[in-house]
Amino acid sequence: MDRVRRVGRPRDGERGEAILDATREILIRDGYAGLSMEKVAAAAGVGKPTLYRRWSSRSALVGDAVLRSFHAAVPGFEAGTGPDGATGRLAAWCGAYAAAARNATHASMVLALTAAAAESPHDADTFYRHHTRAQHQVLVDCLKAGVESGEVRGDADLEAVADALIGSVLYQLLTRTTEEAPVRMEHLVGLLLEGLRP
Amino acid sequence: MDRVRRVGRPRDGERGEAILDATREILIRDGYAGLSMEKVAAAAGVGKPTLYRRWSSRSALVGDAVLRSFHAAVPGFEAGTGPDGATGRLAAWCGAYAAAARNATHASMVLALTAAAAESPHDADTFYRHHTRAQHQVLVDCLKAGVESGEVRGDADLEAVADALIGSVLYQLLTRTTEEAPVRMEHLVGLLLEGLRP
Amino acid sequence: MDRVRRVGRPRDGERGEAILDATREILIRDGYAGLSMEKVAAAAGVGKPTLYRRWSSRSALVGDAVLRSFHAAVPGFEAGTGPDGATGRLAAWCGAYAAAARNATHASMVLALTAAAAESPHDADTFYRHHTRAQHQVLVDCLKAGVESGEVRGDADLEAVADALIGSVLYQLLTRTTEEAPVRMEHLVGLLLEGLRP
Amino acid sequence: MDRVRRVGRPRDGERGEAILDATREILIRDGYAGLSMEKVAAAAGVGKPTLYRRWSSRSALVGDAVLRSFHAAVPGFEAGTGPDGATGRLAAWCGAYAAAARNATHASMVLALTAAAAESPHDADTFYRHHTRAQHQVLVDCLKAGVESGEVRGDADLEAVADALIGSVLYQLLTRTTEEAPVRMEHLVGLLLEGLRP
DNA sequence: GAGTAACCGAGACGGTACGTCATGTCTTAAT
DNA sequence: ATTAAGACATGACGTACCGTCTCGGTTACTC
Repeated sequence: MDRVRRVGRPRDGERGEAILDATREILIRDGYAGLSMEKVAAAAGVGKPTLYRRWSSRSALVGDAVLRSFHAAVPGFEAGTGPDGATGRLAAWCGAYAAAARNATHASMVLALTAAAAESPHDADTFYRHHTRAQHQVLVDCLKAGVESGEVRGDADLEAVADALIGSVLYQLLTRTTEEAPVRMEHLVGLLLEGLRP
Repeated sequence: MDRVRRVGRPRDGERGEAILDATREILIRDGYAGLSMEKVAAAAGVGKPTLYRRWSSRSALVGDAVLRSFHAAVPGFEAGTGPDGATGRLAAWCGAYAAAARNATHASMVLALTAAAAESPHDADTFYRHHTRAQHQVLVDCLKAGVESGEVRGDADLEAVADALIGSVLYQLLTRTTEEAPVRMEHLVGLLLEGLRP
Repeated sequence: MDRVRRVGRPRDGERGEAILDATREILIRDGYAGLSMEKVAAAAGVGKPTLYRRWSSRSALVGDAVLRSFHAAVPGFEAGTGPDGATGRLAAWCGAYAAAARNATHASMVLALTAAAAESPHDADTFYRHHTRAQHQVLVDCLKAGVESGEVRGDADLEAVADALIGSVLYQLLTRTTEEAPVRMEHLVGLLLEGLRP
Repeated sequence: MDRVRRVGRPRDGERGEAILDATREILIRDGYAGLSMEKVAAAAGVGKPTLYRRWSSRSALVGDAVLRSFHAAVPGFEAGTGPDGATGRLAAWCGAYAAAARNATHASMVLALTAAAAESPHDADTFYRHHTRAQHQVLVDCLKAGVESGEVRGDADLEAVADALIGSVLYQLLTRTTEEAPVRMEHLVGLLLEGLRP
């Protein structure tokens, strides 16, 4: 049996939720630069050691808080859901993503995640392997389905397309207020699918 | 004359260079998170007030240091230089950009700039208006030349293409060590130009 | 049976000894300032609640640990043991005390007890009533015997003499490394007995 | 010239006074155990680094605060002041000292100094060499004058007498509330001078 | 030349936050 | 009921930087 002998008082799961909620709240209000472990602890009604017992650093905490809320908000397309066809599915995904980026709350989250990743390459790698890669994969899977249905040609670098789509949203978010982002993303998807036609 | 009446000792231009050099050095060694105004002052042999007299914040200093070195390194294509044709020029630009991203020094710089932008949306806006936009414009101009030469169709959203190209490099840099970035960028340019064909 | 009905697991007497031993060991190694309940619990292989169930505070634990070892080490003169005469007995006691103070282990103990007493006047009072007073009394009893044997005059304040002898050792211990303490104590005893002569 | 070239902003002398005053105030109110660097900084309206810039530890700060106020309060007998004769001078000194010990404020100070010394033997040594030794010397000088005037015999260990007098007060202070201390000290001085008679 | 005003380095200042440690209490599973 | 383990809120630790300020001193314009 691989059951671990658990001694001592077990961790209180509610603390974790309270901490993540407080983290998101502060991120929205003050941004990544304005978030300190001290503020999070105070807002969550929790001691600092409880924070450090569960997350090793500010960037790890922020990454976890942001990516968990993303997982809940953008679960990806289950097979058989969403529009049919690679074109439609990609456009839907990008539209949703771009719309989310226009939402101030989500934009704060993405900026915070970007700051955390840019500040700590080590944590960035963890984020990517555990979380971001899954989003990336949703796009690649859409495109693979497009290859099978004959919408997309088979010799294309689908990874490169996914990078371009995600990177485009990220870049717009970092540099400009992105009112026209959804329209622009639609254009981009159109262009890329044109180029991908068999 | 509208010249401003300047009294007192003028600023020493060499201090500025020493400070920017020290900033870049620390950025490469310790990253954005490991850069403090104190360290910069000590490394540049300069007092803290001299720093604050010239740059209002850490992110402003870092942005200035990074973008000045970019201006020196990637001056953009002057008319009549570089390869002919939109295809060739874009591919050359992206190849150079992707290669730069593989260089550890340049990668540090881009990460630092990204961290500064993500941390301080206000400074991010300044960076974009004063500096980044120029890079963006180089790509758009390439594409416009392509429109005139008939390589690119006239109704395309060229801004969206530029965003996708720059964003793709940025995203790869933030999430993964990017050995295959140049190849991937070449594919991406190919795809987009295919989609942009009149 | 009239045995008291004790429910639940009874206390393990060996724990107490292990805790007191660990306390003394840490006191010798790290001093009073370096002793924490956490360290004691870890060194004794005991949980913190076990400590607090038995001693109410750090100073109470330290006082108990130190004074128990003193009781074992300096049991006082039983009637009919030790040298004869007030002079000899006092000199013997003071010599032993001063010699103990030169021993690094005992010195650590006295310093720890002093720190505990100075830090917590309340515990200090407990120490005195339960323990220290007994040592004091040994000296007073010596002197009283001296009064009866005619070595010491009857109208003297014997308490004051005991205070002076004990305080002298304590003061030397607190302020200086006390190589010459035994010789000095001998002189002091001589002087006081001279002054106490009927 | 041994004048030091002082660069940078000089220290503000008033801060030091404010810190020492706050230290004494907290010592009186909360005792040594209840004094934290954080409280002192807050009470003095000063940042913590300012504390650590000037005193290396809590015990160093407390020792300095207590001993400075002692220097101000008990300057010792200048030649030609105070009562005449070793007997009178010693009795006067001891009476003043014992009376001070009955004062709650002074008692707090002595207890704090004792706790600091017992906790940190290293600082204790500094205290003794810089400050306490001077008090000790006052007594020894009284006795030396007594030798010259013929009140005290020449072969006595005067250091031992001073230790006994100071130690006696200290011990009473640590172990008991000392209402009868002045009377007791008078007796003790009497006894010792009797023993010291040529 | 003599002012004088802005510059310069050094570094003290009041703060904020860091990440760690210890406090004393509480919870859980095991004895 | 007591135990060891260990999570918990609290709060202090000593350090690093923040951005501002105050020094003594320098430098280059203006009068």
